[in-house]
Amino acid sequence: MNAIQSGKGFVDLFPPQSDIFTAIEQRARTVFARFACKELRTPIIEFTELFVRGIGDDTDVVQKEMYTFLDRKNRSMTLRPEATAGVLRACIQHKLFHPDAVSKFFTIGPMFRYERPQKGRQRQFHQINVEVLGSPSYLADVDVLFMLHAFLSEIGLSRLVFELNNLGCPQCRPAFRRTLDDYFNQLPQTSFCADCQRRIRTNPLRVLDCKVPACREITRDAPSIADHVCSLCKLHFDQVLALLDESGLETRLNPFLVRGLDYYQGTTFEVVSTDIGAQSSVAGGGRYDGLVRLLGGPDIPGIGFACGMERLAMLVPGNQDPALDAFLAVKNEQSLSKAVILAHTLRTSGFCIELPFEYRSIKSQLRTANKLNARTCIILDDEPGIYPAILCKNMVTGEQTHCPEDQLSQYLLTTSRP
RNA sequence: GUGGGUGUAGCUCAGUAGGUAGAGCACCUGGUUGUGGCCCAGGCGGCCGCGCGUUCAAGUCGCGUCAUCCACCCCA
Repeated sequence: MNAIQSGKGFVDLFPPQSDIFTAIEQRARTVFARFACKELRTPIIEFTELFVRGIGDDTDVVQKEMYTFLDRKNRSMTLRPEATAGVLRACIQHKLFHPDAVSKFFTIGPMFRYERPQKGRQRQFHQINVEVLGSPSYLADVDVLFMLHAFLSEIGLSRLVFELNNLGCPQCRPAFRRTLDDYFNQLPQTSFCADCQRRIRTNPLRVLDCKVPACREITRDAPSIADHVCSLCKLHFDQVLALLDESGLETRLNPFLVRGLDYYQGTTFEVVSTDIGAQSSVAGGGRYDGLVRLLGGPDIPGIGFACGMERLAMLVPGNQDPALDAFLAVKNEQSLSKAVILAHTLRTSGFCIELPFEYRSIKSQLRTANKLNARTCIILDDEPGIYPAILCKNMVTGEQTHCPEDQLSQYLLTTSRP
């Protein structure tokens, strides 16, 4: 029989990597709680239509990256490629919007995109998502950025760059798009790199982001989006920038910051790192004021972000295995069953205990205790005539003392805990 | 979807002009140490990704295939 492997781009998480993920999730929950942001858990499978409508029919995600299949009743279902659409669907379906209040939700879980794997990119990956619904105010933009910043700081990441851009609204963006088209089309096609000749048609904003020197030369004088947004958009964004500046949160304007999901507008942002390869963005998000309505809900504005857990995990330092309170060793095979019961008792009292299931030499058991970083080794010796039968060895100092069974908890508390 | 790199013990990798395989770490056992950590000795463990071809003979050459990594694209 040949063994079955996991699918391409689907990875198994082992310790200590899995511990890092758990730690990141815990931090997220505590930080978001301070912002009165509540956790939401939505299905990972939704009707395909939800994503087509939400993300945009002609985006790369919808066009070529979705895990879509027919269920047993021939309905088109899709493994979620992002979280926002599902969260909004849930809010609309259950009428979670309060007319005059702001709702804040976060979700943590797996997302799926059919892409070629590379560093920082898998087919199943995990995101922490925040959605703030109900306020058009620039204060919401700033507060969301604060939330993201607080979370990233909490997990120990400080050397990150916050990039901001203003994408404009449905009123002013088309005009800029036309201006940009006109600018590019007046230039000879051959002056662009091969990729950009294609981008001009598919996604002109991306041309501005091209790294090829020749293209950079051209785009230096290209129209900037900042000069083409309407006065309302400009005011909103300026207020965001002013408040961020006042708060001391450092940001960098990136007029070339483009997001690949259609629903973004107005304030958009990305957090990038130079330490994790080509897929450098660890978090991204922005405002999506028309989206709730587009999905069949009331006309409610929203703003949110997503963090890629795998990319965060590459940046946070791994922490050590938590030490064992005690390893339970036995001097003869007969004591093994007594050891299991004693271990259970001690664990019930809250201690972390490990013990062998097969008998081995005491030397071997102590080696294991040492390897597991046990603070204490409790040695059971039930040999008739020997009393007392329990020995506690401090694995740091090497000291060894007899200890009556009913005083073990006390011993572990006073001696073993740092 | 398009490039390029890599596939030899659980892990990281060596492997010389083609002659059926090695190291370090890990694991197990033993010695020394009051019973662990250091050190020493031994042991377990390899259809050399898979298939076909060239050859008396292939881990080593050729073709194909699969997997994986990195990059493009795109995004978290």
